[in-house]
Amino acid sequence: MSNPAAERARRKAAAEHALRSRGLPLTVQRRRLLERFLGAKDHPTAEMIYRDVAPLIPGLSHATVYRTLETLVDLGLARRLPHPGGDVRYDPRLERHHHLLCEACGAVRDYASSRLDALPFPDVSAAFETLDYTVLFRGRCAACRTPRSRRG
Amino acid sequence: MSNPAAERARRKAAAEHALRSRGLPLTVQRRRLLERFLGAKDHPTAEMIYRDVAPLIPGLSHATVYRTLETLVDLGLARRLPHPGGDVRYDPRLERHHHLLCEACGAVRDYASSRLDALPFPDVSAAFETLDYTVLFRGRCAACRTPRSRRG
DNA sequence: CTCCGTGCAAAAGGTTTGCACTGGT
DNA sequence: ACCAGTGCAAACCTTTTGCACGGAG
Repeated sequence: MSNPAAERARRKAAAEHALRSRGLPLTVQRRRLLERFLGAKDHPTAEMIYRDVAPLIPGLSHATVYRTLETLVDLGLARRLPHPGGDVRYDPRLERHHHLLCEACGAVRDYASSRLDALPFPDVSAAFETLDYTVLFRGRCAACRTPRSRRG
Repeated sequence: MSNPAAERARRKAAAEHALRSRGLPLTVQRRRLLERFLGAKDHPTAEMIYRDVAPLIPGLSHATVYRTLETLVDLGLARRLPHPGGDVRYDPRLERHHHLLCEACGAVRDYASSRLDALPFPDVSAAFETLDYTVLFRGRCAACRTPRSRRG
């Protein structure tokens, strides 16, 4: 059930259906971007996606990548990831899950825990309508703890 | 113990001591910025702080605000707050606590819960050194749920 | 007196927008 | 054909940087 290729194909089909059902054209740009983004575990910025997709589409514009990612957020196919940095990161995973954030390099890794998935919602119902939550652990990843190849 | 004015004074004294003990001068700019920032509950951006402090200091430069905030982070007196937006938000509260994030307007409110303060650290010790964590609830604040005065 | 901080202005990113044109459907 | 998407370039916003001056210790 967690076959990565099958999972990616399923997500892509779902995304293409969501676009079509709203009358939004499936362009080459969107197809390539979906292939890069859906199933990604690197919580990419728009720029990271642009770098990876641009070689496949001559003349690709930054604006297209930014606009497409926001479209995916609007359609509920992606989410902006909470991150301490000054750029926007996107997460294709919609199910509840958690994150390990390296304070040295900014990398984000997913962390699964059924116990953390079962926390109570906040008891402030009138003041705030809670939709979901994520637990964010901050610390240092293995690469940044290693003296060699330190990054700052 | 939770007297806001006393708490703010205590934090300010601690911050001034931290600066002095490192040989960093306590300028007028830093004093005013600390008064605005320490004890703040609005998780401000650098620009928000600039707007509030600039009227008190003729000629204040944006650069000073950005540099001072990063200095506070380096000294461990402030933290960058995880946020889905494209700007950096700062949090003067260092103790473990949690947040309610409005997806409509981006506002962040603190949320205290002793139960949430006692979650287990992730079981990946070799791959990631965890220092702390925060639970981020996403949803809609009261203001953004009210039809009138909607903001987006 | 010695650093470090500050202001200024320019530069560097990251992100958004207006417009003419292309391309899905 | 129609309507949305795209590329391009400019604009915009946030953040960083180099340098000369001024102020804290």
